[in-house]
Amino acid sequence: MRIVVAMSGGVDSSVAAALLKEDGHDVVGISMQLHDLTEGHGPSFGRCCALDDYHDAKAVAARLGIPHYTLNLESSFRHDVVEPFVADYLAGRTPIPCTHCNTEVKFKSLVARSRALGAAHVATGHYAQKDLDARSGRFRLLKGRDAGKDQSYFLWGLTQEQLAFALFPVGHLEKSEVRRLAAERELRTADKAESQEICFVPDGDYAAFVERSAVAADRSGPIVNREGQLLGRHAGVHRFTVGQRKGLGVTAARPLYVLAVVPDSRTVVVGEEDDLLRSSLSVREVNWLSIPPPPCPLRAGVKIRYRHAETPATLTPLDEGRVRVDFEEPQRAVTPGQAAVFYDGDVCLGGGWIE
RNA sequence: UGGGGCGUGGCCAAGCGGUAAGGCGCGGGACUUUGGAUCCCGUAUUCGAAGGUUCGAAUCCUUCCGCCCCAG
Repeated sequence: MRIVVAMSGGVDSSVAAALLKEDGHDVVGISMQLHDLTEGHGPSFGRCCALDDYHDAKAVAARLGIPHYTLNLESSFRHDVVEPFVADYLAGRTPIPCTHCNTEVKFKSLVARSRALGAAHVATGHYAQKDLDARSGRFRLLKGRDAGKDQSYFLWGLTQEQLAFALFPVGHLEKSEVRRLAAERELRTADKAESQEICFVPDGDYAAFVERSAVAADRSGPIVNREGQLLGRHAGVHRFTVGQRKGLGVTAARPLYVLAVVPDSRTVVVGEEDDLLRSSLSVREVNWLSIPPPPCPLRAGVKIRYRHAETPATLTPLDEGRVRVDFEEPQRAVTPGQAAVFYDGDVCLGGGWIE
C-alpha cells in the first residue's frame, strides 16, 4: 500500500516513516515547503519548515531508502496560516497557527496531492491515534498514548474524510520510545530538540512579524483598568494576549494581567489575577469530529489551550455552529482566538474557536 | 524662603525604632508543534546628603540638596 509520510525533519515523522517502511509499505516521504526563510534574514532557527529540517528529512529518507519529494505549499501556507495569523492579532485575538496548518495545509493540500500520487493514506508524526467506531461507522480521533505529548488538541478541525485518510504511526508510542527507535536506526534526527516557537517567526519576535506583514499604521491605544481609568499607552493590541502579565509597561503594587483586548478602540483592559476567571465561554465554527453533532447538552472534558489541564464542563449546542461551554470550576484566561477542544476520555470529540 | 507633600534597587512601591515586603524590568532555568502565557531561581549590607539621639534608625531630631501641589 502506498503511503505518503509528511516529513518535517523532526524525530517523530522520521520514525513514522521508518515504521511504515518496515511494515512493508510503499512509503513516499514528502516535505512541505511552507515559508521561504532564506529571504534575507540570515540563518533560520525555525523548526518544521526551516532549511535545516528539509535537509534532515532528505537525509532520513535516503537512509530509509524511500523517495523524498518536496511540495511547495507556500501560497497555501501564506493564505491559510500566515495571513489569518496576522489578521487575528490585529483584531485583538490570539491565534493558534498550528491548527490551521494541520487542517488547511497538511490535511487538505497534502491529502489532495497524495491522492494524486495514488497513496491510500497520509501519515504524520503527530502524537494522536484513531480508531473506527463500529456502531457509528465513524473514525474517532484519540489522544496520543504519551499523555505529556498528546497533540490531538491541534487536530480537532479535521473532517471525517481527512481523519479516514490519516495515519499516526507514532501515536501509540512514548516520546522516549520514539527517540530510542530513531537512535537504533541511526537516524540523524534522533537527538533533535523539540520544536518550539512559531515556525515562520524564526527569531521569536512575532510582534515585529505582525508589524512587518501588515500595512503600516498607528496601532497605539490606551491601557485601562476595569473602571476605565487610564494607566498607560501601548504600541498595538497585537502585542497582548489575555492572561499576559509581562510586558505591559505599567507598574503597580500588585501584578497586572491583561483581561481583555478591545480591537475597535484598541483598548487593553488590565486587572488582577482573580479577574481572569471565567466560568463559561462560547465557541464558533464548531467541528464535531468523532461523534455526530449532539442534539442536547453533554458533559465533556475541555482544553482551552494546548498546555491547559483538561477540565470538566457541560457543552450546550447553540445555533449557527456555536456551542456554549460551562465549566465546573472557573478557568483562568479564556482567550479569544484559541481553541476549546472537547474530550470524552481519550476520544477527541471536536472543538471550536473561542469567541 | 506663606502653607502643604515627597525623596527606599533601572521603574512603581511597602515598611514609620529592632536590623530592607511585593510588583514591573532584568538575568538564568523549566515547559513547549499556538500565544512576549504559565512555572521555578536570582536580582538594595542599604533607604537623597551630612550630622545627631539610641543598645539599635529607612523609620526620631537638625541642617542641606532635589522634586511636587496650593496660595501669592
